[in-house]
Amino acid sequence: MKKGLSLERVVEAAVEVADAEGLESVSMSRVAKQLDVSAMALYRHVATKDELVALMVDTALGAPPPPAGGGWRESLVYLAEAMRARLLEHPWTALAPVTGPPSSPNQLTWLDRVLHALRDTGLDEAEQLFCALLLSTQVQSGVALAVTVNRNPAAAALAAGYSDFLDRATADGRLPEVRRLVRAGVFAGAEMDMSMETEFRFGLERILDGIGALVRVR
Amino acid sequence: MKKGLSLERVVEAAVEVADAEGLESVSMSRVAKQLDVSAMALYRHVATKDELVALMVDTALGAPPPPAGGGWRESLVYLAEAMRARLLEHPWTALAPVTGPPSSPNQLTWLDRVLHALRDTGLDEAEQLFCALLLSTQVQSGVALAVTVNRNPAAAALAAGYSDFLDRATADGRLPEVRRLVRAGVFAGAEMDMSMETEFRFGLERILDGIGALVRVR
DNA sequence: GCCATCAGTTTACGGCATACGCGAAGCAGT
DNA sequence: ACTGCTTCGCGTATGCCGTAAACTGATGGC
Repeated sequence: MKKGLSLERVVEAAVEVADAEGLESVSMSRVAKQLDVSAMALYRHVATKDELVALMVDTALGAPPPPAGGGWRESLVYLAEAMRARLLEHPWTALAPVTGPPSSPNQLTWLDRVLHALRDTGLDEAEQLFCALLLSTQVQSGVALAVTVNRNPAAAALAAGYSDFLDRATADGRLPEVRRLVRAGVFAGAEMDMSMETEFRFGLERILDGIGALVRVR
Repeated sequence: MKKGLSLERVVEAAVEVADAEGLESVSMSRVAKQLDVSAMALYRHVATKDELVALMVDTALGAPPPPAGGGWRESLVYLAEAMRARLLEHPWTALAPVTGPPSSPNQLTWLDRVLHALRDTGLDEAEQLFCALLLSTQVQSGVALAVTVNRNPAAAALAAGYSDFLDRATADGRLPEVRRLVRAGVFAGAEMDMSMETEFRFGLERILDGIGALVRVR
Protein backbone atom coordinates (compact mmCIF):
# COMPACT_ATOMS: atom_id res chain seq x y z
CA MET A 1 0.00 0.00 0.00
CA LYS A 2 1.27 3.45 -0.93
CA LYS A 3 1.69 5.91 1.86
CA GLY A 4 -0.41 8.55 0.15
CA LEU A 5 0.51 11.24 -2.27
CA SER A 6 1.82 14.68 -1.44
CA LEU A 7 3.00 17.62 -3.46
CA GLU A 8 6.51 16.78 -2.47
CA ARG A 9 6.25 13.21 -3.68
CA VAL A 10 4.71 14.26 -6.95
CA VAL A 11 7.42 16.78 -7.74
CA GLU A 12 10.10 14.36 -6.66
CA ALA A 13 8.76 11.67 -8.98
CA ALA A 14 8.56 14.12 -11.86
CA VAL A 15 12.17 15.11 -11.30
CA GLU A 16 13.17 11.46 -11.30
CA VAL A 17 11.47 10.93 -14.63
CA ALA A 18 13.04 14.03 -16.11
CA ASP A 19 16.49 13.05 -14.89
CA ALA A 20 16.14 9.56 -16.27
CA GLU A 21 14.28 10.10 -19.52
CA GLY A 22 14.35 13.81 -20.26
CA LEU A 23 11.80 16.51 -19.89
CA GLU A 24 9.89 15.48 -22.99
CA SER A 25 8.99 12.22 -21.27
CA VAL A 26 7.43 14.01 -18.35
CA SER A 27 3.73 13.60 -18.99
CA MET A 28 1.09 13.43 -16.36
CA SER A 29 0.51 9.76 -17.01
CA ARG A 30 4.21 8.97 -16.95
CA VAL A 31 4.69 10.67 -13.61
CA ALA A 32 1.56 8.98 -12.32
CA LYS A 33 2.86 5.60 -13.36
CA GLN A 34 6.07 6.33 -11.47
CA LEU A 35 3.96 6.75 -8.36
CA ASP A 36 1.67 3.89 -9.25
CA VAL A 37 -1.46 6.02 -9.29
CA SER A 38 -3.77 7.23 -11.98
CA ALA A 39 -2.98 10.34 -13.95
CA MET A 40 -5.73 12.44 -12.50
CA ALA A 41 -4.53 11.79 -8.97
CA LEU A 42 -1.78 14.32 -9.56
CA TYR A 43 -4.32 17.07 -10.00
CA ARG A 44 -5.13 16.83 -6.32
CA HIS A 45 -1.77 18.45 -5.64
CA VAL A 46 -1.02 20.43 -8.75
CA ALA A 47 -3.36 22.71 -10.67
CA THR A 48 -1.76 22.29 -14.06
CA LYS A 49 1.21 20.71 -15.71
CA ASP A 50 2.98 24.03 -16.10
CA GLU A 51 2.81 24.49 -12.37
CA LEU A 52 4.39 21.10 -11.90
CA VAL A 53 7.21 21.98 -14.25
CA ALA A 54 7.84 25.24 -12.43
CA LEU A 55 8.05 23.37 -9.16
CA MET A 56 10.38 20.85 -10.73
CA VAL A 57 12.75 23.57 -11.83
CA ASP A 58 12.70 25.17 -8.42
CA THR A 59 13.57 21.99 -6.59
CA ALA A 60 16.24 21.13 -9.13
CA LEU A 61 17.80 24.52 -8.55
CA GLY A 62 17.72 24.03 -4.82
CA ALA A 63 18.97 26.42 -2.20
CA PRO A 64 22.21 28.30 -2.80
CA PRO A 65 25.37 27.05 -1.10
CA PRO A 66 26.61 28.78 2.05
CA PRO A 67 28.43 32.03 1.23
CA ALA A 68 32.20 31.84 0.93
CA GLY A 69 33.78 35.18 1.83
CA GLY A 70 35.74 37.39 -0.52
CA GLY A 71 34.98 40.60 -2.38
CA TRP A 72 31.91 41.17 -4.50
CA ARG A 73 33.56 39.82 -7.59
CA GLU A 74 34.70 36.56 -6.07
CA SER A 75 31.29 36.09 -4.53
CA LEU A 76 29.57 36.57 -7.85
CA VAL A 77 31.86 34.15 -9.63
CA TYR A 78 31.24 31.64 -6.90
CA LEU A 79 27.49 31.98 -7.14
CA ALA A 80 27.42 31.91 -10.92
CA GLU A 81 29.50 28.78 -11.11
CA ALA A 82 27.53 27.10 -8.39
CA MET A 83 24.29 27.85 -10.18
CA ARG A 84 25.64 26.63 -13.46
CA ALA A 85 26.78 23.41 -11.82
CA ARG A 86 23.37 22.87 -10.25
CA LEU A 87 21.55 23.34 -13.49
CA LEU A 88 23.93 21.09 -15.38
CA GLU A 89 23.12 18.32 -12.91
CA HIS A 90 19.55 18.50 -14.20
CA PRO A 91 20.01 19.46 -17.83
CA TRP A 92 16.29 19.52 -18.54
CA THR A 93 15.92 22.69 -16.49
CA ALA A 94 17.37 24.60 -19.39
CA LEU A 95 14.67 23.34 -21.73
CA ALA A 96 11.81 24.19 -19.41
CA PRO A 97 9.86 27.13 -20.76
CA VAL A 98 10.15 29.05 -17.52
CA THR A 99 10.94 32.70 -17.82
CA GLY A 100 9.47 35.82 -16.32
CA PRO A 101 10.63 37.64 -13.23
CA PRO A 102 12.06 35.51 -10.42
CA SER A 103 9.27 34.29 -8.19
CA SER A 104 9.88 30.77 -6.94
CA PRO A 105 11.36 30.42 -3.46
CA ASN A 106 14.78 29.11 -4.36
CA GLN A 107 15.12 31.51 -7.24
CA LEU A 108 14.49 34.36 -4.82
CA THR A 109 16.99 32.97 -2.37
CA TRP A 110 19.70 32.90 -5.01
CA LEU A 111 18.76 36.43 -5.95
CA ASP A 112 19.13 37.45 -2.36
CA ARG A 113 22.64 36.05 -2.22
CA VAL A 114 23.64 37.90 -5.36
CA LEU A 115 22.23 41.13 -4.03
CA HIS A 116 24.11 40.60 -0.80
CA ALA A 117 27.34 40.37 -2.74
CA LEU A 118 26.52 43.62 -4.50
CA ARG A 119 25.49 45.41 -1.38
CA ASP A 120 28.63 47.42 -0.73
CA THR A 121 29.57 48.24 -4.28
CA GLY A 122 28.02 51.68 -4.21
CA LEU A 123 25.59 50.79 -6.97
CA ASP A 124 22.06 51.96 -6.41
CA GLU A 125 19.31 49.44 -5.87
CA ALA A 126 18.03 49.33 -9.42
CA GLU A 127 21.53 48.80 -10.73
CA GLN A 128 22.07 45.98 -8.30
CA LEU A 129 18.92 44.30 -9.52
CA PHE A 130 19.87 44.67 -13.15
CA CYS A 131 23.29 43.23 -12.47
CA ALA A 132 21.71 40.25 -10.77
CA LEU A 133 19.39 39.63 -13.69
CA LEU A 134 22.24 39.99 -16.14
CA LEU A 135 24.25 37.35 -14.36
CA SER A 136 21.28 35.07 -14.04
CA THR A 137 20.52 35.11 -17.75
CA GLN A 138 24.18 34.57 -18.54
CA VAL A 139 24.14 31.41 -16.46
CA GLN A 140 20.87 30.19 -17.87
CA SER A 141 21.66 30.81 -21.50
CA GLY A 142 25.06 29.24 -21.06
CA VAL A 143 23.47 26.11 -19.68
CA ALA A 144 20.83 26.12 -22.38
CA LEU A 145 23.46 26.20 -25.08
CA ALA A 146 25.54 23.47 -23.50
CA VAL A 147 22.50 21.30 -23.04
CA THR A 148 20.97 21.64 -26.48
CA VAL A 149 24.28 20.79 -28.03
CA ASN A 150 24.66 17.68 -25.92
CA ARG A 151 21.11 16.42 -25.89
CA ASN A 152 19.44 17.26 -29.14
CA PRO A 153 20.68 14.75 -31.71
CA ALA A 154 20.33 17.14 -34.63
CA ALA A 155 22.24 19.86 -32.82
CA ALA A 156 24.83 17.36 -31.70
CA ALA A 157 25.36 16.11 -35.22
CA LEU A 158 25.63 19.68 -36.38
CA ALA A 159 28.07 20.53 -33.63
CA ALA A 160 30.24 17.57 -34.48
CA GLY A 161 30.74 18.75 -38.03
CA TYR A 162 30.16 22.38 -37.28
CA SER A 163 33.44 23.53 -38.71
CA ASP A 164 32.83 21.67 -41.95
CA PHE A 165 29.28 22.90 -42.07
CA LEU A 166 30.37 26.50 -41.77
CA ASP A 167 33.10 25.95 -44.28
CA ARG A 168 30.50 24.87 -46.79
CA ALA A 169 28.05 27.57 -45.79
CA THR A 170 30.59 30.31 -46.29
CA ALA A 171 32.09 28.95 -49.47
CA ASP A 172 30.24 31.43 -51.62
CA GLY A 173 32.05 34.32 -49.99
CA ARG A 174 29.00 36.11 -48.73
CA LEU A 175 29.97 35.74 -45.09
CA PRO A 176 33.60 36.80 -45.13
CA GLU A 177 33.93 37.35 -41.41
CA VAL A 178 32.50 34.01 -40.45
CA ARG A 179 34.79 32.43 -42.99
CA ARG A 180 37.70 34.24 -41.41
CA LEU A 181 36.98 32.49 -38.12
CA VAL A 182 36.58 29.14 -39.78
CA ARG A 183 39.97 29.48 -41.44
CA ALA A 184 41.46 30.54 -38.12
CA GLY A 185 40.34 27.18 -36.79
CA VAL A 186 38.08 28.59 -34.11
CA PHE A 187 35.51 25.88 -34.63
CA ALA A 188 37.94 23.05 -35.22
CA GLY A 189 38.78 20.20 -32.90
CA ALA A 190 38.49 20.61 -29.15
CA GLU A 191 35.72 19.03 -27.21
CA MET A 192 32.47 20.93 -27.44
CA ASP A 193 31.97 20.64 -23.71
CA MET A 194 35.17 22.46 -23.03
CA SER A 195 34.35 25.10 -25.57
CA MET A 196 31.00 25.72 -23.90
CA GLU A 197 32.73 26.00 -20.58
CA THR A 198 35.29 28.53 -21.72
CA GLU A 199 32.61 30.49 -23.50
CA PHE A 200 30.67 30.71 -20.28
CA ARG A 201 33.71 31.87 -18.32
CA PHE A 202 34.58 34.40 -20.96
CA GLY A 203 31.12 35.92 -20.92
CA LEU A 204 31.09 35.95 -17.15
CA GLU A 205 34.42 37.76 -16.97
CA ARG A 206 33.28 40.36 -19.50
CA ILE A 207 30.12 41.02 -17.53
CA LEU A 208 32.02 41.31 -14.28
CA ASP A 209 34.50 43.67 -15.90
CA GLY A 210 31.60 45.76 -17.06
CA ILE A 211 30.10 45.83 -13.60
CA GLY A 212 33.52 46.63 -12.21
CA ALA A 213 33.80 49.66 -14.44
CA LEU A 214 30.50 50.95 -13.12
CA VAL A 215 31.51 50.27 -9.54
CA ARG A 216 34.63 52.32 -10.04
CA VAL A 217 32.56 55.26 -11.21
CA ARG A 218 30.25 55.15 -8.20
CA MET B 1 -7.90 26.67 -57.40
CA LYS B 2 -4.83 27.22 -55.25
CA LYS B 3 -1.56 27.95 -56.98
CA GLY B 4 0.17 25.02 -55.35
CA LEU B 5 2.13 24.87 -52.15
CA SER B 6 5.73 25.77 -51.69
CA LEU B 7 8.08 25.92 -48.75
CA GLU B 8 7.93 29.67 -48.91
CA ARG B 9 4.16 29.79 -48.77
CA VAL B 10 4.04 27.33 -45.89
CA VAL B 11 6.47 29.29 -43.76
CA GLU B 12 4.77 32.53 -44.64
CA ALA B 13 1.40 31.18 -43.56
CA ALA B 14 2.86 29.86 -40.32
CA VAL B 15 4.33 33.25 -39.55
CA GLU B 16 0.97 34.85 -40.21
CA VAL B 17 -0.68 32.54 -37.75
CA ALA B 18 1.98 33.12 -35.12
CA ASP B 19 1.76 36.88 -35.52
CA ALA B 20 -1.99 36.82 -35.23
CA GLU B 21 -2.62 34.17 -32.60
CA GLY B 22 0.69 33.40 -30.96
CA LEU B 23 3.10 30.54 -31.33
CA GLU B 24 1.01 28.16 -29.28
CA SER B 25 -1.66 28.32 -31.97
CA VAL B 26 0.75 27.24 -34.64
CA SER B 27 -0.20 23.63 -35.20
CA MET B 28 0.13 21.78 -38.42
CA SER B 29 -3.61 21.71 -38.90
CA ARG B 30 -3.98 25.38 -38.10
CA VAL B 31 -1.35 26.36 -40.64
CA ALA B 32 -2.89 23.98 -43.13
CA LYS B 33 -6.28 25.56 -42.67
CA GLN B 34 -4.72 28.94 -43.35
CA LEU B 35 -3.62 27.61 -46.71
CA ASP B 36 -6.84 25.69 -47.24
CA VAL B 37 -5.15 22.32 -47.50
CA SER B 38 -4.98 19.31 -45.26
CA ALA B 39 -2.46 19.02 -42.49
CA MET B 40 -0.34 16.39 -44.11
CA ALA B 41 0.14 18.45 -47.21
CA LEU B 42 2.67 20.51 -45.27
CA TYR B 43 4.90 17.52 -44.81
CA ARG B 44 5.72 17.57 -48.47
CA HIS B 45 7.75 20.69 -47.85
CA VAL B 46 8.81 20.34 -44.24
CA ALA B 47 10.16 17.24 -42.53
CA THR B 48 8.93 18.03 -39.06
CA LYS B 49 7.25 20.75 -37.12
CA ASP B 50 10.46 21.74 -35.41
CA GLU B 51 11.98 22.39 -38.78
CA LEU B 52 9.07 24.62 -39.65
CA VAL B 53 9.50 26.58 -36.45
CA ALA B 54 13.19 27.04 -37.12
CA LEU B 55 12.39 28.38 -40.57
CA MET B 56 9.78 30.68 -39.10
CA VAL B 57 12.26 32.16 -36.69
CA ASP B 58 14.79 32.66 -39.41
CA THR B 59 12.42 34.51 -41.69
CA ALA B 60 11.12 36.58 -38.79
CA LEU B 61 14.65 37.59 -37.96
CA GLY B 62 15.31 38.55 -41.55
CA ALA B 63 18.49 40.00 -42.94
CA PRO B 64 20.42 42.56 -40.90
CA PRO B 65 20.08 46.23 -41.85
CA PRO B 66 22.80 47.92 -43.90
CA PRO B 67 25.81 48.83 -41.76
CA ALA B 68 25.93 52.35 -40.35
CA GLY B 69 29.54 53.47 -39.80
CA GLY B 70 31.11 54.33 -36.48
CA GLY B 71 33.48 52.54 -34.17
CA TRP B 72 33.05 48.97 -33.00
CA ARG B 73 31.00 49.99 -30.03
CA GLU B 74 28.50 52.07 -31.95
CA SER B 75 28.19 49.32 -34.52
CA LEU B 76 27.46 46.72 -31.87
CA VAL B 77 24.85 48.89 -30.18
CA TYR B 78 23.26 49.49 -33.53
CA LEU B 79 23.12 45.79 -34.35
CA ALA B 80 21.90 44.76 -30.93
CA GLU B 81 19.07 47.25 -30.94
CA ALA B 82 18.14 46.42 -34.50
CA MET B 83 17.95 42.75 -33.63
CA ARG B 84 15.94 43.42 -30.52
CA ALA B 85 13.52 45.50 -32.54
CA ARG B 86 13.15 42.78 -35.15
CA LEU B 87 12.42 40.13 -32.58
CA LEU B 88 9.94 42.32 -30.75
CA GLU B 89 8.00 42.71 -33.98
CA HIS B 90 7.43 38.95 -33.83
CA PRO B 91 7.30 38.30 -30.11
CA TRP B 92 6.77 34.57 -30.53
CA THR B 93 10.37 34.17 -31.71
CA ALA B 94 11.47 34.48 -28.11
CA LEU B 95 9.30 31.55 -27.06
CA ALA B 96 10.50 29.24 -29.81
CA PRO B 97 12.66 26.50 -28.37
CA VAL B 98 15.48 27.24 -30.78
CA THR B 99 18.95 27.19 -29.34
CA GLY B 100 22.16 25.60 -30.38
CA PRO B 101 24.94 27.17 -32.38
CA PRO B 102 23.90 29.64 -35.07
CA SER B 103 23.16 27.79 -38.27
CA SER B 104 20.27 29.35 -40.16
CA PRO B 105 21.15 31.71 -43.00
CA ASN B 106 19.97 34.96 -41.50
CA GLN B 107 21.42 34.11 -38.12
CA LEU B 108 24.77 33.61 -39.77
CA THR B 109 24.45 36.87 -41.64
CA TRP B 110 23.85 38.78 -38.42
CA LEU B 111 26.81 36.99 -36.90
CA ASP B 112 28.90 38.08 -39.83
CA ARG B 113 27.99 41.72 -39.26
CA VAL B 114 28.86 41.53 -35.60
CA LEU B 115 32.19 39.93 -36.38
CA HIS B 116 32.86 42.64 -38.91
CA ALA B 117 32.37 45.25 -36.22
CA LEU B 118 34.83 43.42 -33.99
CA ARG B 119 37.38 42.94 -36.69
CA ASP B 120 39.81 45.72 -35.80
CA THR B 121 39.59 45.54 -32.04
CA GLY B 122 42.71 43.47 -31.66
CA LEU B 123 40.79 40.58 -30.12
CA ASP B 124 41.71 37.17 -31.40
CA GLU B 125 39.21 35.17 -33.39
CA ALA B 126 37.89 33.05 -30.55
CA GLU B 127 37.36 36.12 -28.43
CA GLN B 128 35.46 37.79 -31.23
CA LEU B 129 33.18 34.80 -31.52
CA PHE B 130 32.52 34.67 -27.80
CA CYS B 131 31.69 38.36 -27.76
CA ALA B 132 29.24 37.86 -30.60
CA LEU B 133 27.53 35.01 -28.78
CA LEU B 134 27.41 37.00 -25.59
CA LEU B 135 25.66 39.86 -27.31
CA SER B 136 23.29 37.55 -29.10
CA THR B 137 22.14 35.86 -25.92
CA GLN B 138 21.75 39.22 -24.22
CA VAL B 139 19.39 40.32 -26.97
CA GLN B 140 17.46 37.08 -26.99
CA SER B 141 17.03 36.76 -23.27
CA GLY B 142 16.03 40.39 -23.03
CA VAL B 143 13.34 39.84 -25.60
CA ALA B 144 12.24 36.63 -23.93
CA LEU B 145 11.77 38.38 -20.64
CA ALA B 146 9.87 41.28 -22.14
CA VAL B 147 7.65 38.93 -24.06
CA THR B 148 6.78 36.51 -21.29
CA VAL B 149 5.84 39.38 -19.07
CA ASN B 150 3.59 40.90 -21.69
CA ARG B 151 2.04 37.77 -23.15
CA ASN B 152 1.67 35.18 -20.47
CA PRO B 153 -1.38 36.12 -18.40
CA ALA B 154 -0.05 34.56 -15.22
CA ALA B 155 3.28 36.32 -15.57
CA ALA B 156 1.52 39.56 -16.44
CA ALA B 157 -0.68 39.37 -13.39
CA LEU B 158 2.35 38.63 -11.31
CA ALA B 159 4.26 41.51 -12.85
CA ALA B 160 1.41 43.90 -12.14
CA GLY B 161 1.52 43.22 -8.44
CA TYR B 162 5.13 42.19 -8.37
CA SER B 163 6.10 44.69 -5.75
CA ASP B 164 3.30 43.59 -3.45
CA PHE B 165 4.09 39.97 -4.11
CA LEU B 166 7.72 40.44 -3.13
CA ASP B 167 6.70 42.46 -0.14
CA ARG B 168 4.65 39.53 1.11
CA ALA B 169 7.28 36.96 0.13
CA THR B 170 9.97 38.74 2.08
CA ALA B 171 7.86 39.58 5.11
CA ASP B 172 9.42 36.80 7.16
CA GLY B 173 12.82 38.43 6.96
CA ARG B 174 14.60 35.53 5.32
CA LEU B 175 15.42 37.50 2.20
CA PRO B 176 16.79 40.72 3.61
CA GLU B 177 18.46 41.93 0.44
CA VAL B 178 15.43 41.43 -1.73
CA ARG B 179 13.38 43.20 0.88
CA ARG B 180 15.87 46.06 0.80
CA LEU B 181 15.14 46.56 -2.90
CA VAL B 182 11.42 46.35 -2.36
CA ARG B 183 11.58 49.06 0.28
CA ALA B 184 13.71 51.16 -2.03
CA GLY B 185 10.81 51.03 -4.45
CA VAL B 186 12.75 49.38 -7.23
CA PHE B 187 9.76 47.29 -8.26
CA ALA B 188 7.13 49.94 -7.71
CA GLY B 189 5.21 51.88 -10.32
CA ALA B 190 6.75 52.54 -13.72
CA GLU B 191 5.57 50.75 -16.78
CA MET B 192 6.98 47.27 -17.06
CA ASP B 193 7.76 47.81 -20.71
CA MET B 194 10.04 50.70 -19.89
CA SER B 195 11.70 48.76 -17.12
CA MET B 196 12.43 45.93 -19.53
CA GLU B 197 13.87 48.37 -21.98
CA THR B 198 16.20 50.02 -19.49
CA GLU B 199 17.24 46.65 -18.17
CA PHE B 200 18.23 45.62 -21.66
CA ARG B 201 20.22 48.81 -22.20
CA PHE B 202 21.90 48.45 -18.87
CA GLY B 203 23.01 44.90 -19.58
CA LEU B 204 24.17 45.86 -23.03
CA GLU B 205 26.28 48.74 -21.70
CA ARG B 206 27.84 46.51 -19.06
CA ILE B 207 28.76 43.92 -21.64
CA LEU B 208 30.22 46.51 -23.96
CA ASP B 209 32.21 48.01 -21.11
CA GLY B 210 33.53 44.54 -20.38
CA ILE B 211 34.51 44.03 -23.99
CA GLY B 212 36.04 47.51 -24.01
CA ALA B 213 38.26 46.61 -21.09
CA LEU B 214 39.54 43.60 -22.95
CA VAL B 215 40.10 45.62 -26.11
CA ARG B 216 42.18 48.08 -24.17
CA VAL B 217 44.40 45.28 -22.93
CA ARG B 218 44.99 43.89 -26.40
C1' DG C 1 -25.96 6.34 12.16
C1' DC C 2 -25.59 10.23 9.03
C1' DC C 3 -23.46 12.98 6.08
C1' DA C 4 -19.72 16.00 4.47
C1' DT C 5 -15.15 15.82 2.97
C1' DC C 6 -11.30 13.74 1.11
C1' DA C 7 -8.30 10.89 -2.19
C1' DG C 8 -8.18 8.67 -5.90
C1' DT C 9 -10.35 6.35 -10.22
C1' DT C 10 -12.82 5.93 -14.53
C1' DT C 11 -14.35 7.73 -18.48
C1' DA C 12 -14.40 10.94 -22.04
C1' DC C 13 -13.14 14.83 -25.06
C1' DG C 14 -10.75 17.70 -28.13
C1' DG C 15 -6.32 18.64 -30.07
C1' DC C 16 -1.86 17.36 -31.30
C1' DA C 17 2.15 15.43 -34.47
C1' DT C 18 2.68 12.30 -37.65
C1' DA C 19 2.81 6.91 -39.74
C1' DC C 20 0.57 4.96 -43.36
C1' DG C 21 -1.63 4.22 -47.59
C1' DC C 22 -4.09 5.39 -51.80
C1' DG C 23 -5.07 7.48 -56.15
C1' DA C 24 -3.25 10.24 -59.83
C1' DA C 25 0.36 11.95 -62.65
C1' DG C 26 4.72 11.75 -64.86
C1' DC C 27 8.03 8.95 -67.40
C1' DA C 28 10.81 4.81 -69.49
C1' DG C 29 11.14 1.45 -72.32
C1' DT C 30 9.13 -1.15 -75.76
C1' DA D 1 -0.04 3.37 -77.67
C1' DC D 2 0.66 0.43 -73.82
C1' DT D 3 2.85 -1.14 -69.65
C1' DG D 4 5.19 -0.97 -65.43
C1' DC D 5 7.22 2.00 -61.97
C1' DT D 6 8.25 5.90 -59.47
C1' DT D 7 7.19 10.16 -57.36
C1' DC D 8 3.83 13.44 -55.86
C1' DG D 9 -0.22 15.41 -53.25
C1' DC D 10 -2.99 14.53 -49.91
C1' DG D 11 -6.79 12.22 -46.70
C1' DT D 12 -7.46 8.84 -43.08
C1' DA D 13 -6.23 6.87 -38.95
C1' DT D 14 -3.44 6.20 -34.72
C1' DG D 15 -1.77 7.02 -30.45
C1' DC D 16 -0.50 10.33 -27.14
C1' DC D 17 -1.37 14.42 -24.68
C1' DG D 18 -3.63 17.59 -20.85
C1' DT D 19 -7.51 17.89 -18.30
C1' DA D 20 -12.93 18.42 -17.32
C1' DA D 21 -16.49 15.84 -15.04
C1' DA D 22 -18.64 12.43 -12.73
C1' DC D 23 -17.93 8.69 -9.87
C1' DT D 24 -16.49 5.37 -5.67
C1' DG D 25 -15.00 4.23 -1.44
C1' DA D 26 -12.97 5.52 2.86
C1' DT D 27 -12.68 8.72 7.03
C1' DG D 28 -14.07 11.28 10.78
C1' DG D 29 -17.03 14.69 13.28
C1' DC D 30 -21.60 15.14 15.14
